[in-house]
Amino acid sequence: MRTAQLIKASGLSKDTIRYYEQRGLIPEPQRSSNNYKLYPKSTLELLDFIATAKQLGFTLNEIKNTLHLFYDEDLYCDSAIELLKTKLMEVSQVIKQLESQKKQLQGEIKYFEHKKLGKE
Amino acid sequence: MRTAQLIKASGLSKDTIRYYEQRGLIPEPQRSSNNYKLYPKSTLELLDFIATAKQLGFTLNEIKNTLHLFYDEDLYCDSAIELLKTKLMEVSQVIKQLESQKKQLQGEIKYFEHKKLGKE
DNA sequence: CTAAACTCTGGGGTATACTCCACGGTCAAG
DNA sequence: CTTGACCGTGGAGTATACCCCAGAGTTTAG
Repeated sequence: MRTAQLIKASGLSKDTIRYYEQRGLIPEPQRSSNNYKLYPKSTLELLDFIATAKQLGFTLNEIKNTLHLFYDEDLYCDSAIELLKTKLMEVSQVIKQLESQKKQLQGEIKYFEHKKLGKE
Repeated sequence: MRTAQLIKASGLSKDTIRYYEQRGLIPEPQRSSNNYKLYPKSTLELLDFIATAKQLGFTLNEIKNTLHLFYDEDLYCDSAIELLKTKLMEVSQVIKQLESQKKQLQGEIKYFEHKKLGKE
C-alpha cells in the first residue's frame, strides 16, 4: 500500500509515519519506479502494535527495543510478561506520586480556606 | 546575598537560578560595583515558593502567572484556592488515565499468561 | 495540456526545564 | 604577582514526539 492508504488505515499523519521510519520503528518500505513508498501489510499491523504499546505507556524507544515481540510474538511470552510487569510497576509508581501530590494539594486548599475564614 | 550564597541556601544550581531569572520567575538582582549579582532575601523565599508550587505540579509558566500570590498572598485566598482546585482536578484526571492504563496492562499480562499456559 | 492532487526530501520549530561549555573578568591568598 | 576560586555572559545541547513548511517531481482528471 502507498503512503496515503497507510495514513488512512493507521490514522497517523504522514509526518508521524515518517518519524517512525526515521526512528527505526517501522522498516524502510520498498519503492515503486517513481520512488513512491510501498508498504507491506505488516507495516499497518506494526503501527497498530505501536499504538497499543504507546497506550500502555511505553515510549518509542522502549517500543523499538520490543519489536522482536511483534515479529516473533509467540516465542516470547515471558519477555512480554516481564516488560508489561515492569511498566505496570512504573505506572503504579507514578500513580503513587500523583496521589501524594493530590493530598498535598488538598492540604494547601484546606490551609487557604481556613485562612480565608479567619479573615471574614 | 551573592550568587554562591543563594545557591547554597536554595539548593539550586547557578544555571537553574539563572534560568528562572531569564524566565522572569525571580526579579533581576541588583549589581555590586564589580557587576556581581546581589539578591535580596525575598528571592530566597521566592525560590522556596517556586519549589513548593513545582511539587504541587505547577509548571514554571503557571507559577509565573501566580507570582502575585507570593507577593500579595493575603489578598488572594480565593485565587489561590481556585488555582489549587484546578490543579487538583488536573492531577485527578491524570490519575484516572493512569489507572485505566494500569488496568489495560493487567489485562495484557493476563492475556500473555493465559497464552503461555496454552503452550505448556 | 493544464491544474489539482499526490508524493518525496531536507530542514526548522514546538514545549519543558534545565545542563554544560567556553571565554573572560574579578578578587583574595601567599 | 600569580594562581586559584568566584562570577558573569552567550550559546549549544538534552529528551520526547511529533508538526509544519517549502521546493520539486509525479500522476490523474477534465
